[in-house]
Amino acid sequence: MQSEHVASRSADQRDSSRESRNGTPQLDAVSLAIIQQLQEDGRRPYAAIGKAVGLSEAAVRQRVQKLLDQGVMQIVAVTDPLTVGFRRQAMVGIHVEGDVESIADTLTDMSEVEYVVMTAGSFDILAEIVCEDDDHLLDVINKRIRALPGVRSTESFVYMKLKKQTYMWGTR
Amino acid sequence: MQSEHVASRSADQRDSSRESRNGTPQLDAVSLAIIQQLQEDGRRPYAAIGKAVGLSEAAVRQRVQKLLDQGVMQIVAVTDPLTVGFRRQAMVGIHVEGDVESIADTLTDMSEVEYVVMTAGSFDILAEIVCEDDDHLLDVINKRIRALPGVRSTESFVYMKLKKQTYMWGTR
DNA sequence: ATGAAAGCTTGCGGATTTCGCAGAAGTGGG
DNA sequence: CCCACTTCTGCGAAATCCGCAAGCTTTCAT
Repeated sequence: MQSEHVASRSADQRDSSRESRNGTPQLDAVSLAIIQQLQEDGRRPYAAIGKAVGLSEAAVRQRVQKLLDQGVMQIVAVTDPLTVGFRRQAMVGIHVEGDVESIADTLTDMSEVEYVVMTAGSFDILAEIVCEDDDHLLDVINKRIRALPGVRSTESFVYMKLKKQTYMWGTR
Repeated sequence: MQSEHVASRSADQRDSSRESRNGTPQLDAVSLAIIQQLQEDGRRPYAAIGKAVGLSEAAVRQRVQKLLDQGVMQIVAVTDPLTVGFRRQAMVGIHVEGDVESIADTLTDMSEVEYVVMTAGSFDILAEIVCEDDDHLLDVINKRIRALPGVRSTESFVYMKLKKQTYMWGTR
């Protein structure tokens, strides 16, 4: 065998999950490296990941499981919605009066809403909508979003062409 | 490359990948079901998928490989950027004069740009930026995007809180 | 009709991976 | 020091992955 990287590994980067103040787990360098590996290929074997990050297969397995359990990451198939039958997408900018977060929560519960973010720009909320056709999209925007109490106005940006969609955070 | 291919397509049910007019492969119900399985768990074994969609393990394996090769889907780990050290994100709306698509292509080549879409709204392009800190974000927006010839003006929406991020198209 | 091309199935081994568990090692508190 | 806790490692057993081959059916073109 080889002992190429027998680190004494003192406690500076050993902590794989400490709770930070806002509840999101703090990730050490090794977990980040694992995530990076899985961002390149979500099915990469644990042994290969272990070799890349300097850990045993079992250790990688435990870390990955924990990251999944904690909700830090998820390993999923992603596609261009257009190729799977969703022909209409739009980003909707929303002006809210009153409690922004409760509106955001309501949007989150809608299955057609793929993405919700509260922003500091001229919109209070940006929400991405994925629908099957124009009627569906129109229905969601006009009947369900604009009808919410607290929604002052909306502006829609219908998608014409998706140019890029990456999941390589940390890979650069 | 192709001559006049006046096909009288009769059976479009069984065909797992025919080229449609815009080059995107056409997916049948079985491939959609496979994608759906992998959207729930990107590491689900082929045999389990086969049982769920009514195909043999080998057939699922072939289909998945083809879907990956074709770029229809990718199996990756996705995270909340905030938990992996990217503290500043923003959506940038861009007004373009001239060739919109070439601007979009340029944005696509930037590593900080996570998402690029051409829209039919008041913005010509929406681009999502992922940065490590404020300086980085400012630099990308002001020095690199607004400096592009053809970019008339931009409007930024800095993310305050990500509320939802799903990859479950077809799962509903 | 005949043949080529795709796609699926079944079956098969061997290589690889996953999985659970026991033990070792490092950490922190009392 | 000792104990509780966590993490890592090593190791068998089970499951999965992977390539391949033969046979079948459907579709499409000659």
